[in-house]
Amino acid sequence: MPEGAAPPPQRGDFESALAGDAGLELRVWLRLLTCSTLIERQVRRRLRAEFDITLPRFDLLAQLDRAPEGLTMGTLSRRLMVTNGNVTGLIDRLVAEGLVERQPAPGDRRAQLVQMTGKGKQAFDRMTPAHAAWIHEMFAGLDPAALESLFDSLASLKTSLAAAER
Amino acid sequence: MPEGAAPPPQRGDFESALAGDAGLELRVWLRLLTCSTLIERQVRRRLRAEFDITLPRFDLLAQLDRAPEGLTMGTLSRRLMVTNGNVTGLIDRLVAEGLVERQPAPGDRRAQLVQMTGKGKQAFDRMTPAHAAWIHEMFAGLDPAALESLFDSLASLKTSLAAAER
DNA sequence: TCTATATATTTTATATTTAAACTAATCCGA
DNA sequence: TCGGATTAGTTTAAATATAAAATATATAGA
Repeated sequence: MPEGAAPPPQRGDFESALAGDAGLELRVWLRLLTCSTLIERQVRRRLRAEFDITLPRFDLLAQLDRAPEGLTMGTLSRRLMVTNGNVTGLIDRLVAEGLVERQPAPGDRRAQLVQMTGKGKQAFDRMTPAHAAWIHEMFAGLDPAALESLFDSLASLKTSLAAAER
Repeated sequence: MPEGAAPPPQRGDFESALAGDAGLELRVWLRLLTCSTLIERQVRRRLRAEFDITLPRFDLLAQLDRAPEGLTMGTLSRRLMVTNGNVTGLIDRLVAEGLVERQPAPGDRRAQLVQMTGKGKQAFDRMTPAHAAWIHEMFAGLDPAALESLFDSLASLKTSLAAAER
């Protein structure tokens, strides 16, 4: 190996291969995606290791936890920002596990109301403090001002994205 | 319906069901996830509509575009932050489409070098200006200062996340 | 009322994704 | 040089996800 030096350790990341002159917007997007993926990956891993549950199921329970009166399939689909068909499958599995139940929605025979069961609520309540602690740990490097600033920047971005959807 | 008023239009979003007293860190995370999902969804939709390609395939081509000498499966896996098995399947399909090719990596008989084919490069070069324009459009509501600020905040977050990985 | 259109959900087919087990090749220390 | 540990990649099974078509119900207007 005439070059001599060992190859540098490989960073793993969407930005890694991006040349310096790329548009700032693109770089922001890739950095955002990197952060999002890193957090998801941690949370997914720990949910599995400590509670033997998947991230999509946890996310679904989290939505139901905030709506004791139940949510329709369509509302779940919008809140989770996934397709209807995706929610159908997810709910099927959660029903099979006994964590969730379906009922006919009053006043609309097309719709279903989904609620957590007692077992589901109990399971979720065990997870949520751990989940909050993980997030806290991952954000530990940001002081309150930086956190606020990020919160506000993301609000602007969210607005911009909503506008771009037409 | 004694209550009278029609239900408000339903926002679709991870934050929607979150009570006001939740930790700021959690709120930042959910907002970040919302932004990330919204951008991904747009890009996915438009890649399919205009170029008949999926987002994961585009992402993979984007990595290869920056490495004309080729990348190994493992490097691709790290850059895209997905599992090895995921990359295997993705590359299998891209090879079948003729957009990418595998070669033995010099000096290591375990490894494969993956490169774009001429056809792949040609296809990618048609997509990339459109892709950049979509991102530009989605970020149009942020002025340069806000963009810089977001870029810096995300750098801090990325650092914090890396530290939390141990 | 009839009918066209819209809404809520499921179904289908296919693609993506993870986690874990497995194979093969490399590396490294005694 | 041997043998264990590591690394590169594939395979497998199951879950997740999309997009598009299909079904059932609701709503609105002529």
